[in-house]
Amino acid sequence: MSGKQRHPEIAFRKHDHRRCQRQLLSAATHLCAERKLRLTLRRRQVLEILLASHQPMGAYDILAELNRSDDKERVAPPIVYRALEFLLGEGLIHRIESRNAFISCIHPGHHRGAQFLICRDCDRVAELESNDSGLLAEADSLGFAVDHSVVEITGVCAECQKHDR
Amino acid sequence: MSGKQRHPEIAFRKHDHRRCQRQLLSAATHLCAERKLRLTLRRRQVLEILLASHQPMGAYDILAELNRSDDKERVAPPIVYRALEFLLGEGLIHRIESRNAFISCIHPGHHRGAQFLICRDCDRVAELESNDSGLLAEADSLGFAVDHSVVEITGVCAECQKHDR
DNA sequence: GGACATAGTGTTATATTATAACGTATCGAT
DNA sequence: ATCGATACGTTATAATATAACACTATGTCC
Ligand SMILES: [Zn+2]
Ligand SMILES: [Zn+2]
Ligand SMILES: [Zn+2]
Ligand SMILES: [Zn+2]
Repeated sequence: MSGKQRHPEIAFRKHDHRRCQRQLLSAATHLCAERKLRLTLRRRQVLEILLASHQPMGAYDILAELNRSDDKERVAPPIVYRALEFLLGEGLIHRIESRNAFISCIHPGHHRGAQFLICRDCDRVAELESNDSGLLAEADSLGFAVDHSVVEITGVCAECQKHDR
Repeated sequence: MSGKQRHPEIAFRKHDHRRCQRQLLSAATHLCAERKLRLTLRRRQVLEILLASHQPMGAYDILAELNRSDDKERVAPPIVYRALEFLLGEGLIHRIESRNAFISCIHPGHHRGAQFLICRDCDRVAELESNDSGLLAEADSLGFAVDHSVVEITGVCAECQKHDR
């Protein structure tokens, strides 16, 4: 894994995405090797489709992409959902609940506590890593044992604010 | 609206829910009157179904409840979704994105910034009112104009922790 | 009161998202 | 090679949500 720090707003900025993509796929490969998990053809294909952009994609968009190739091979929904389940479980992708969509994680393996800023104009999504400590403390004070947290902030990104009226 | 302060963990505690229900329906009625909005039959029915408990319900659960009565009247999905849309818009209910479900708001009219603790054992949901200030500040520092925030924490509530193994 | 505009409802059909169930293939270990 | 476990392929269907359009109630102007 390279030492390059990935800034949260990466999805909102121009960057060398080819490189970004390569790094993330390589990180996923190493992570699976370390954990003795199989990054099989379908899992890798789905991950690569998501890594092609920082956009969230619906399961059926991914399916369409898988089936786009001229080859005769046609794949059905369960294939995609199973691959997504695996990738989610290993922290390689995230699910955007408010969009029924999936997005590649920019900090693969960091399971906990991602937060998302979702632009409703351009649909880009920034993945943050704040620590929510206030909220988690409140949950704790109610004796609530936290498993998983979903934080999705919808709004308009800086760039879209310039363009819009 | 009565002066009684509604504690966030209300859904996790025994309380006089009959009273709770009456207060919330009355608050909704007044709020609609003030805003010159019509709390029509369907809207009120859907709200009442949600107010019957502090549980989140799926749109089709609500539909089934509407159609449960012995009467011949059968209602179709769009009726429910339209009522839900209205109630969401006025801040009388919330949508739990991670469950595709809807729940009555315990602070009707307070549009902004609800957070939810969702017990995966008993499915009860506590509505908090933390202020997320850290996260919102971070969004702001990225020039992101926040519209709406979804915060849903899944875990196990205090009571279910006792019962579970 | 009647004519009109608007908002809400009823109904049918269909789109979109997700999973159940079950048989087959592949992998890794003995 | 055999075996158990994991992943894949396939069919069917469940669960969630919306499009489209006709009809009805409500309020407003005259
Ligand atoms: Zn990139
Ligand atoms: Zn944008
Ligand atoms: Zn109550
Ligand atoms: Zn519980």
